[in-house]
Amino acid sequence: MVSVILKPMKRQGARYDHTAIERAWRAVWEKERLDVAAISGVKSAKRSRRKGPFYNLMMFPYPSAEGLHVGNMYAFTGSDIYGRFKRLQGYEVFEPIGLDGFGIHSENYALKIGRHPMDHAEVTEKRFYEQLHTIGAMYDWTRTVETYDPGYYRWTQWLFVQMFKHGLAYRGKAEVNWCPSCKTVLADEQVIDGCCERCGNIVEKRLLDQWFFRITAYAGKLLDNLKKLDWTEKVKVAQQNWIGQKQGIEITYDILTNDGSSAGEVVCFTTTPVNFAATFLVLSPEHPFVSRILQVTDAQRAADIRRYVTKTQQVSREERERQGKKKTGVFSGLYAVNHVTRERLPVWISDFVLTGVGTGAIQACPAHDARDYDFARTFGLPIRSVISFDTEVHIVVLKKFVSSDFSARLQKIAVYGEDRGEEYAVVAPRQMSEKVVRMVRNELTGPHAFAQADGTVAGVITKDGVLSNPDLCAEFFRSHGYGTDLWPVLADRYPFCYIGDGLMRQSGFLNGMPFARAMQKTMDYFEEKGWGKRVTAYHLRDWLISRQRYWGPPIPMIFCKECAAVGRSWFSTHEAKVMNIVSNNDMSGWPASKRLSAAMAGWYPVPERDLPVILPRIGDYRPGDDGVSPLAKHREFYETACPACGAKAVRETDVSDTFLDSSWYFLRYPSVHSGSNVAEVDRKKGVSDAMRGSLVAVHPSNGPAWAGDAGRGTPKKGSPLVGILGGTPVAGPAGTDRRMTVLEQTRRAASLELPWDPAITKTWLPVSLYTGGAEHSVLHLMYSRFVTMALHDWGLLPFDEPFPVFYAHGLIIKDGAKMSKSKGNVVNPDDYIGRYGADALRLYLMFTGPFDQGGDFRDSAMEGMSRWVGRVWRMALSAIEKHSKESGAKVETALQRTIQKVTADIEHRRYNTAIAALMTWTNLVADENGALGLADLSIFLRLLAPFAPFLTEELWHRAGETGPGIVPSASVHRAPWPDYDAAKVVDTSVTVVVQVDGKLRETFSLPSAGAVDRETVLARARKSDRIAHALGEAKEQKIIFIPGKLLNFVTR
RNA sequence: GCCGCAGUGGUGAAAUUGGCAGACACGCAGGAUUUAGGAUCCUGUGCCCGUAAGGGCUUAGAGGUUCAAAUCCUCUCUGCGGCACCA
Repeated sequence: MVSVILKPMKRQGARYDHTAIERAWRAVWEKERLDVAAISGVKSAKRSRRKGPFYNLMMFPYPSAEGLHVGNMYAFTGSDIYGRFKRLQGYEVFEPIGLDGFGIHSENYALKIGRHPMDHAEVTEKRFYEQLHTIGAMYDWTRTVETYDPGYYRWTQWLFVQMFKHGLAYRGKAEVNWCPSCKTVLADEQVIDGCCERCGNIVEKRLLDQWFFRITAYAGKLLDNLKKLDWTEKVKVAQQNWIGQKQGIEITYDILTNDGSSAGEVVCFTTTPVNFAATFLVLSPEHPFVSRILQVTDAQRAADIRRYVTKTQQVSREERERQGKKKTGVFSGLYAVNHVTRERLPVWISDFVLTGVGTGAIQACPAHDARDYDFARTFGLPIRSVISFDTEVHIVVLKKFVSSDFSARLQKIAVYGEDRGEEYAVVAPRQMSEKVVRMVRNELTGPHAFAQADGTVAGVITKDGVLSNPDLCAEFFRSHGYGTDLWPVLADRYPFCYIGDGLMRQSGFLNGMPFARAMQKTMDYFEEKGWGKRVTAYHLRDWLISRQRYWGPPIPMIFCKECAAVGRSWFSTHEAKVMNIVSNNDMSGWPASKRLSAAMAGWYPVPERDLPVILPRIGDYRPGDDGVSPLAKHREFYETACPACGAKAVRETDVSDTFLDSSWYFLRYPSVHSGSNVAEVDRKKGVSDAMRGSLVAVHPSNGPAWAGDAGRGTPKKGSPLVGILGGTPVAGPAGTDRRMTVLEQTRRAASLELPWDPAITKTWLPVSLYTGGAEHSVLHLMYSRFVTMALHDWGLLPFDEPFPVFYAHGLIIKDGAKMSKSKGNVVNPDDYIGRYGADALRLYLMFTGPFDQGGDFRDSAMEGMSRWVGRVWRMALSAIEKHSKESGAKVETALQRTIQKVTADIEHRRYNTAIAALMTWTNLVADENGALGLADLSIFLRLLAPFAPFLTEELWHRAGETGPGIVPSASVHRAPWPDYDAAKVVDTSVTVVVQVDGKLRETFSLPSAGAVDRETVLARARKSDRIAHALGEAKEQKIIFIPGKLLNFVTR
């Protein structure tokens, strides 16, 4: 790769001048294109010594306020070390970097400091890239990706269009936080205690039309595929929980008015159809059927319902939880009929039933569900138990003896009731584990009894333990005014109990059947009768894509009123094809073909050849006080022509979610130079800048919003529009011709099919190793997987998982807390790189602990690492000076072992112990008075190179200068990774441990051959005074011998 | 509440098919060297008893399995992360 002999630094004397050395090598590496991956040439390289492509990807950063902090550097360095290691092993490694600079995070900061997001992006890009150049990572700087670059987000928009065309993007209602005073939508984090953070008014929930991606269509595959992924386990578990698969049944109920006439149907979802115990139905306040109820119920009740629904809307979900989950609700006046008992079930409305969960409607079985039980108790609804226990013993807890807090904890596992003025709880036998007994005992303020199913007392729990003496127990009951026939009374009169391994009763054909089997049987029965249908439900919700914000890719959709009026949409002409795709991919829960078309009436994607829809530079980019997207105030942006009928139409003015930008970026990196992207190829000539210029020169808004905008290149009021808006370029002022050319180029490129080169993608993807923070366990990693699966199903990608191997790194904290500006504990790596050098900082960060664990940043330890770097420097210089070929035997053998350990440790990202091994070896060299030959120095430098790229490169060249053949390559970073000699790492002598009764009494060193021989070791041990002393008079009963390791005299 | 992960010296940590607990560092103490140093080098450093030799104790706590447990099992406590009125 590096064809010329690199020029080494001038002699510096003994001190390691990290600043000068780092600067010099950065320049040389860039000139020699050391870190530029052979993206296209890798196939031919494959046949030579290189082992093939390795795509080493680190989650790209979103540029924040402070620039890179040391936590970022920790993560990037850990990833880079592995990349460098793989390259030394002979892989062609591609390690790209970019910026996730679009989105709310960057926008908020820009807003805070009063800078236009476009200008802010420019500032942070410069700052981040400067910093990222200094940390010693092997980034391929010829292939960066910035999500706010039109050359990139054109393809983000393209992706949206494909989603739409494949029926995976749709418009639907979503609940958002709405401040009626500010008339704006608020993000969740802008809602403080249910009130608007700006004006203090109570925030309402509103249903607004939003764009969604139908990620739920992939819920099953997202779950199933987890099995085949090599990911940090806890991230997999997090995804599993988030997807939340559960098997259940949807049961359809006929709803009747009081006089028995039909009012419609409601579908309830349940995983546990205890239908003989169902005594009422509950709908969420947002359930569509509520509006039907309002029509058929009497005026007074309708008013009550309206009031209740309005009230629940004013309370945020967080607020609701804070109110202690007290049950509220309102009766609808309507009834359903229980299929199996034929009883009337009153239909209630309550906010404890959530809209997004199941079908937003439940059949309540208060005897067997704590929430239903609460609700039934609150409103005096009937409770019927249909489960009895198949074992004997129960605990009876008199509530007057426990705290109310504890009583609440018991709720899930106990039967509650009231008898003769005493409240009590009965714990089901299944639940009466040791844990419960201990729990009860700890909380106890008085004695508690066991009862048996036949009513006899089994035992009493007291503070001191469990009394099982029946007489004492009977006495306990008598003293509290109860007979010994307590339990059967309780079971019938207060039947709430936990669902365990009970047997069914009062359940017709299910009687006597174990609970779990009864549920399956019920589902069979309901399906047979046509009352219900088994379904697999998921916790996962569809991905809300739209944002009423400015700093993101405009959603590339056009709405035509004329077409909407006649029910025409893009699907009118493409429906058959779409539905074909849908059915081929077995996406359940799809709207019927007619409905898809109707739901999207009037909607058209922007034609691909017209992408990108440029985000115009506007002055009034702040999120509106009037509740609409900033772009919605720009007629010149949204006015366009309908792609189908040519009538006047409007663009979507929402932008897409940041997570869409980052959901596909890994596909772009290897292909940024591919022929499908003119803009990127010309980037170095400044074309990309010109493109950004085109962002600037867009028609100004009317009015004074522009006056205060200090942004670069803000056009004067009234200047003509430049950009591709409405698909028609508009002439710009003088000097904009060139920009037009670029945009034309971009547009032509956009007519190409894909954002990536298929051949390159086939070679380089999926990503070989993805490294990133566990905080992205769910969102980013889930979205990327979804997008990849969709692209795969459309036949555009040959794989369906983007990151077969994902490694979650730990976090660097400072003084025990996460770094954040508000805490004032952000550590800037620049200061430390300036003072100690990038290598010392890299080493320190990696030495602080295991890479998946993170660590606490401490200055003093940093000093220590700096000292070791100095020792290595002097050790190497001294070896180069002496110029001996061979090391001492001890040093050489130890180095062989070090190769073995460092190789294994890096492979498992145990960087801390790899560094410790290198230190141990340098300590040995020092102990041996620097008996280090150049051949071994060359090996050592290669082992250290992934961690300390600058130091090792400098020493590599100084060693190379001393004579031909000293170092095997021009750059240490293109040298072959050293192999160890298996014969040399075998121990010639081992330490054998001698124990007496498992206690260490003596150790001695023996030749390996002797140490594995029982008699030899035993003979040696017999000679030991210490062993004799330890054994004393005792006679050994047994001798344990582990060859090569241990001898244990057992005297017991 | 549910799920997951963790708990080892003054500090970061090492040691996991069960086999010398504390590697490697930081810090601290003492010493050497240097005009000086944010320099370098040497020695010591888990706790307790002891001048020492030596002995005892020790991996959050309790119990268990084993010749042998930081490691395996049971329970408890503490901390961190995710989910949470999920039907």
